[in-house]
Amino acid sequence: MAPKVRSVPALMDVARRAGVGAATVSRVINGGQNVSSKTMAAVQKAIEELGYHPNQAARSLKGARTKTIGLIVPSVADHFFSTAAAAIQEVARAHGSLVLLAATDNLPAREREQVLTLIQRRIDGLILAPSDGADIGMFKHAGFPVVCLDRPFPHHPMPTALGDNYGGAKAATEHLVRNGCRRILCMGGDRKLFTSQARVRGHHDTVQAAGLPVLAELHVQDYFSAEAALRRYLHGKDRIDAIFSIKNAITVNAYRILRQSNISIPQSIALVGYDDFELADALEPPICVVRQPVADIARRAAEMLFQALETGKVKNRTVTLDVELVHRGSCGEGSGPRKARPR
Amino acid sequence: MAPKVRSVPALMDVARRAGVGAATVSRVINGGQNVSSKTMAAVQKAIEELGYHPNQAARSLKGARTKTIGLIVPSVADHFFSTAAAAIQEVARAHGSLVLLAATDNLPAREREQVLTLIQRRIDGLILAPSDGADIGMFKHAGFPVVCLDRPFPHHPMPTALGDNYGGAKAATEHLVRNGCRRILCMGGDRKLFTSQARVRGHHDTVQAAGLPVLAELHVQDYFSAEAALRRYLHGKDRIDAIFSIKNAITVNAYRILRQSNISIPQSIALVGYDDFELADALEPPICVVRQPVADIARRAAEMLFQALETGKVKNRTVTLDVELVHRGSCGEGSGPRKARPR
DNA sequence: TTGTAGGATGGAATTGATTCCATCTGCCTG
DNA sequence: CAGGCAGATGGAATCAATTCCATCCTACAA
Repeated sequence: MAPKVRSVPALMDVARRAGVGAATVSRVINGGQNVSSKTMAAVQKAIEELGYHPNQAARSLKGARTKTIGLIVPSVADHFFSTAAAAIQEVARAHGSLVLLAATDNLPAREREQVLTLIQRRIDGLILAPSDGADIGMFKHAGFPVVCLDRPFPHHPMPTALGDNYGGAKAATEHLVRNGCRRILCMGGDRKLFTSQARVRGHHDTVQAAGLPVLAELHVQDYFSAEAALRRYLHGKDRIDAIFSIKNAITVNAYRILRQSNISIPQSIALVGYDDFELADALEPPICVVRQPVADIARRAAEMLFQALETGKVKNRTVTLDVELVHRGSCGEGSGPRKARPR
Repeated sequence: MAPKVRSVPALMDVARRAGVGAATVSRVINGGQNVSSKTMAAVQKAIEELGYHPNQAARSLKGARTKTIGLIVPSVADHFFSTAAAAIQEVARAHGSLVLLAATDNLPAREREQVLTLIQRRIDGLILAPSDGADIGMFKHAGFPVVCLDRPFPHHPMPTALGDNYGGAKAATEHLVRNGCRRILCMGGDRKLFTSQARVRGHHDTVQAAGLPVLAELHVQDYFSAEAALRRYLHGKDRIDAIFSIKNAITVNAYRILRQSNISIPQSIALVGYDDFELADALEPPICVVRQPVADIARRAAEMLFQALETGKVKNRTVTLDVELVHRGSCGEGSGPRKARPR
């Protein structure tokens, strides 16, 4: 009979080759306490020769930890979440852990499916950007801590790290008001999203506090729907003098539409967006935005998770990080208080 | 003695509660062949009541598959790789697998470290964007197939999916030449990167074939070094009439510098970049770029991997996907063949 | 009525590492 | 020189699943 092809060597193979017991090999792998230097060398030689790598599956079967955390986000390609993923991956690496990546497309069903898959993987912990329909029930037998990223978990306290959406929207709106804008249109995307809601609230409250008219926010998805919807605000009696866009893709589209319609920024309409983007400062004019410390937010989330893992205690703390209003000129800065412009 | 707190129920717990053997529970979990519907129902009830989820670690200890693939990229936050990661994650999900994410920052040492970690995880396969110093030795006892993404593995045949870098650079340069450019500066980043080299070659060959002077390519890292280095090419006897930027970040910086120096695009200097970016069409003027089908490239890589997993055969095939030159006007299109401009 | 095919089921080995516990060997101390 | 102590080591149980194999039972055909 042909000798069995052992594709991957196991600990026992190392033990036999080195002429020692399994326990000794295990000791060598794990730092080598109470192992003579001679044995140590022999075992390491055998490990080298066989090309042995301990099987993590077997390890985590016995030990408690899998050294793996999960990361569930709506979209991996999204700039916010890929930046966050990079930061989280880095923190995980520093803690000797790996990251299992999963995407939901904001679908609660997909989210649930991914959570259940990760439960089977016995991950040590999870970082989750919950969908608005997230259901606490899926964690009933999870057995690991969860930290929320960018959004709180709906209807349930949970450790969370996010940016100050309300404050950011407030700052952006105040900036517009300070520069003389009186009729500000808030353009949003999905109104079910927590971040959208918080930003809209911050905007509304500020407009109201300034005694300005509160315009219903405009919800659009793509360029074309935005263009169609925005048209009536560009001229005539409904004409606005500023746009506060609560989301990146919309800011960019608003900019395109204004340019296309030959409406000058900020002279005719001021524009401020939420979330910074690569070329915001290279546009004509450069666009003011609320910048979120994305990597910091993600790092905080990851640190909260690993802290929970190390202490065994979960603190339902919400860490809200300050955002920064970046002045670039698209709101009429530097030209003194804005005067009412002729229509 | 207090009853032991069983944090997570195991298969045996389900078996006991349902009053059946372990093997039966296993059968139920795995599709339920040869299980009476009565037993089936009882087991499922027990599973439900206990909130049981099979332990993937134990599963993959016995079975061959971990249902996990690795993805190692230089940077997770990078637009190219996060888009690729999203596509790969999606293909993996369709195959019932999860993705373990790791980053190298283009450091061979880090790359090696991540590979070894993934070997311990007994991943089924790996998708890797190898660093230029990648060492085939680290896979000696890996025991899983590897597919390269975006770059071939240095000095070793390996299944690979990437864009046609040479062809893309050729198309971009030909476009410039067609539009009358005669002195084209190629701006690059890291000259060790395979993609950079291929693009530079494509550019050089095309310039030479057109009988134009071959300018030494300019290697820069950030905005300031680019500005300093570029200055001498903007005026005087070294003056160029076109820039071919082989990398996104550099394209953007070149655009900024030209604008800042009041050099009109494309009248004074034409500009074409490699890799499309979100606002390329919103700049003044919109910028021509070579667009890579990023998601397709990644999908192909993932599909090659899963095919290897299913058939057990690894084909060392290199899949080169066509890239697309996007005309936007930054190269003087539509104004007919370019004439020599007065200096 | 009986033989048997085949579905249903459980027992027990297996997988790879960890870890408790027992044993053994030197060497130091009284 | 004896008692011990500490370090070194191996045996075997354990973790949670899968799976081979044996057994049992029932229904159907001869």
